Amino acid sequence: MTTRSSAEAARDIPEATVARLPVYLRALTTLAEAGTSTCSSEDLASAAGVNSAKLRKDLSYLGSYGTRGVGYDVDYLRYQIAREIGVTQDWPVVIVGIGNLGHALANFSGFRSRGFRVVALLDADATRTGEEVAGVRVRPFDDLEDIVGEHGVAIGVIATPAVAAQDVADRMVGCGISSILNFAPTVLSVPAGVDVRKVDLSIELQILAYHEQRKAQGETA
Amino acid sequence: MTTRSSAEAARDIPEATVARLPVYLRALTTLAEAGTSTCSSEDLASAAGVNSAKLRKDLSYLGSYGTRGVGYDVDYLRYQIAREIGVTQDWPVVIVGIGNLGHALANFSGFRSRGFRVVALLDADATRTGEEVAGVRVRPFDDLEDIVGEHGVAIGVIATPAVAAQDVADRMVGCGISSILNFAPTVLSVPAGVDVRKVDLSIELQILAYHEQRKAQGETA
DNA sequence: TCCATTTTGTTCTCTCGTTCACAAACTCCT
DNA sequence: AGGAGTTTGTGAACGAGAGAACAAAATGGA
Repeated sequence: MTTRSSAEAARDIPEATVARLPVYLRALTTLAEAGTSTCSSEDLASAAGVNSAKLRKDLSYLGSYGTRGVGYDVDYLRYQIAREIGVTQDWPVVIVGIGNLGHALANFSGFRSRGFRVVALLDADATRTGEEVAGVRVRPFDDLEDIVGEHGVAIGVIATPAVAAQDVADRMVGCGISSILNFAPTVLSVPAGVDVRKVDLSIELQILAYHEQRKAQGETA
Repeated sequence: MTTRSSAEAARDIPEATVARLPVYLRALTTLAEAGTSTCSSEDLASAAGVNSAKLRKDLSYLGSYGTRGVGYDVDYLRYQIAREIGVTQDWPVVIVGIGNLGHALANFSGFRSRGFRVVALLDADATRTGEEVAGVRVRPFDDLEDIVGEHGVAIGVIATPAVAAQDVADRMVGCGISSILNFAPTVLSVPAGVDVRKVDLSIELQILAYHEQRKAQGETA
């Protein structure tokens, strides 16, 4: 069950590598826009901010898309990574919670350009529904099930206050969403098989504060 | 140079542990607000969404703050973690780039409540300066050096478009900022000694898409 | 054609992080 | 006072990730 030998082998790519593939993809796009058609692992690695050995090892999990002595074809590699990640297809996304953050997310241009399409903005606050943000009308949260069913949404974004987040997640899971991006500062509990990724501003700041404090201590010690 | 035996020993806490301490801190705050005065590692671990053995090992890097057979005193542990992270002190922060995201960040309540204080909002766009966001006036980006010098700012937040981010980072580093939280979708290059943490919406979505695609493949295979 | 040069793909080693399992230490009940 | 029952703190085994180093494969010039 773990080994497949077909040409379309579903190799299991390490999680750390998966997290870097989008970075490589962006670096390749930048290179392509600058008119570069070929690059070495060294070039791409420095554009992505990683070690070149690590880059080559990461790419080797996808297959053997480079040419020894030459390097990588930018467009070809870009397509291969995009395909591996899944951004060659179209991913409908719902965003729940249209506060300041929800607005910022709805207006974020990186969505459309990378295979993600915001099919609905939802908010429990009835006074917000009807409002239009980034060309999409805000609808009541209770429309969630209809929208998910209609568009086949698999990815949900939670941008609500912390107290509402678990309820939203439960509803999302209940109607078939299996990947959640959570901006609310709460630990979500979801059944196995549902992926949750968390983006938490204050945690990031606190990590910086820790290191900052240590730097300061070193100076005065 | 690496070993210190004083009571105030600066143990080197693993990076993975540092990243979890803020999660524990938040879980403890929630417990305290619920009126809980004591908790076991099992309780806290489930509130934080981690394994209890990992939690105990993480806490053991800080010291021995629990009581065997009893558990941890919520308030005491909370203080110890806050002190270790450095959020018992006040951290002045500047935010550069007052677009949708900058607005959301400026309004984010988690700043103040956790020891971070937004001392300035800066934007290169002159038409935005003078505007007031979350009680702080938007000022021109060129005021950066003055503000950093005046308030002793060590942490900067970049919420500009990608093209501007590297320039902003250079200016920040130039005037003494040594920790940067970067929301722009770009790899920043900074000198050694400067910490950069990156928050990138579209990378997170792409990671989810990858796993989502694999789930779908498994079903149809 | 053959050799020097370049650059990839991969093996090996080392470090870091996670989890298990258990001794040490504390409480409570008899 | 002593033993049963909890719960922490940590040593040790295990697994994953990072980086060095090198063989394999391509190019280009003589």
